[in-house]
Amino acid sequence: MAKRMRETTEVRQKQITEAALQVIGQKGINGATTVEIASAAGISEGNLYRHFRNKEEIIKSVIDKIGSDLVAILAAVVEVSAPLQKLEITFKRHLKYIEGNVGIPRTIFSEETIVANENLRARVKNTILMYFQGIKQIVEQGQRIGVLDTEMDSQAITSMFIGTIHFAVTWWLMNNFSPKLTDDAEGLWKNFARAVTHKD
Amino acid sequence: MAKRMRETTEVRQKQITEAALQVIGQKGINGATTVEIASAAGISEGNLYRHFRNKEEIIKSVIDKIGSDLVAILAAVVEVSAPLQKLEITFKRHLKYIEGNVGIPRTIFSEETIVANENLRARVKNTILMYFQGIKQIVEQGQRIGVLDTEMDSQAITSMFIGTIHFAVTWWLMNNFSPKLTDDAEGLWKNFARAVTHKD
DNA sequence: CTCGCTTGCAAGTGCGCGCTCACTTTAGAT
DNA sequence: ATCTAAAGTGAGCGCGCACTTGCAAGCGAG
Repeated sequence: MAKRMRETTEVRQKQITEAALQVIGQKGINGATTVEIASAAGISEGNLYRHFRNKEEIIKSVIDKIGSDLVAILAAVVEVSAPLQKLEITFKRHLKYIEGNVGIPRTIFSEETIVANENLRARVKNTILMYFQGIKQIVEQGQRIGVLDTEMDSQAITSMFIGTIHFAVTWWLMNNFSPKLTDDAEGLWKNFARAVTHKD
Repeated sequence: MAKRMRETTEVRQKQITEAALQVIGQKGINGATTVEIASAAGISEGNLYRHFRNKEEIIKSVIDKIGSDLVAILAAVVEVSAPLQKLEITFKRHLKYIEGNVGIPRTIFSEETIVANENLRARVKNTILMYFQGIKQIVEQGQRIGVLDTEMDSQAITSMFIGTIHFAVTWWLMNNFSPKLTDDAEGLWKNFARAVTHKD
């Protein structure tokens, strides 16, 4: 055994959360057993329970991390003035972010997490809703200045935005991460932009 | 115990497949244990294994049932001449079909099924691909006669078609089936249609 | 230095899962 | 009526899981 390195709970929680996200990315939510997570975090299984009350708390922590990452993605474009460019940057950054963290879609869209556990589902729902509304605001801004089609429902455009990403990711996951997600980003974006920009 | 009703393997396989789909709809793939499936099918757990070699075969059977249902949905519109109307009917029927069979999205888009098991993933992938290409053909037909935007990639339009449905379903699942999925169908379709029809 | 609190670990414990097995019941063929 | 193959059963097995426990060791406060 390597030398014991004593760390504070705060540090360990962060390590465990990141380890969990990584394991979920590799093996799915089911594959993310407490043994696997502990091993990925470089600590013993028992030690997990010093820093988290149970596995559910670990998953909650993962969801919260994802939420704050998404907030950061949205926040990064507030300075950009053109709404369409905001959307483009967000679109591509979202795909890039997911490509680097496969665990994210596997957590957020895991039926298992969602169906089985009321608390986790509520958390995921809030995270998605928050992101959805962030996008929707940009869309409405775009409609106000006449760049985006004003005859379309902002809700519908937002659904299409996320839906397009969502399905692209799903397909990418199902094809063992090939081709690269970001390789498709440009084409996907161009087509989406054409679909929702003003037509008259 | 109720009276023992002896049935042929063929009948039982069908019953078990439908029971499995129903249980998955209620409790997710993880909740669909052999005990639950057997109970929903009204037979003993041991008897499951008279008709299927193992649980994986049951899930395979479920996937195949979904595949043939989707084929039926696509086949139902071959007689319709207008491509846009074909898409509209398929769109609405797809949502209606899912609303009546929650187990379908939970099977098809279950990360667990997909990640963990190579065979199942291949099967699901083929099913989605088959459906995708069915839609894509209609889209290309629509582009050929100039109803759908010819400057957009048919692949992208198809992705948007399925992505829109996919996300709507995901959101509906996360909100405990409210509001009714088919209530949104009209609005979703109208916006999608505006997005992809010809603009010049 | 040593006390006390927290971090760390290895070896459990109990439980639910997929699956098996020894045996019984059923129904059609002879 | 009798025989046989298949359908049906429920007890139970082994395994992997989340989680616990008893004890060792690090570290700051006095």
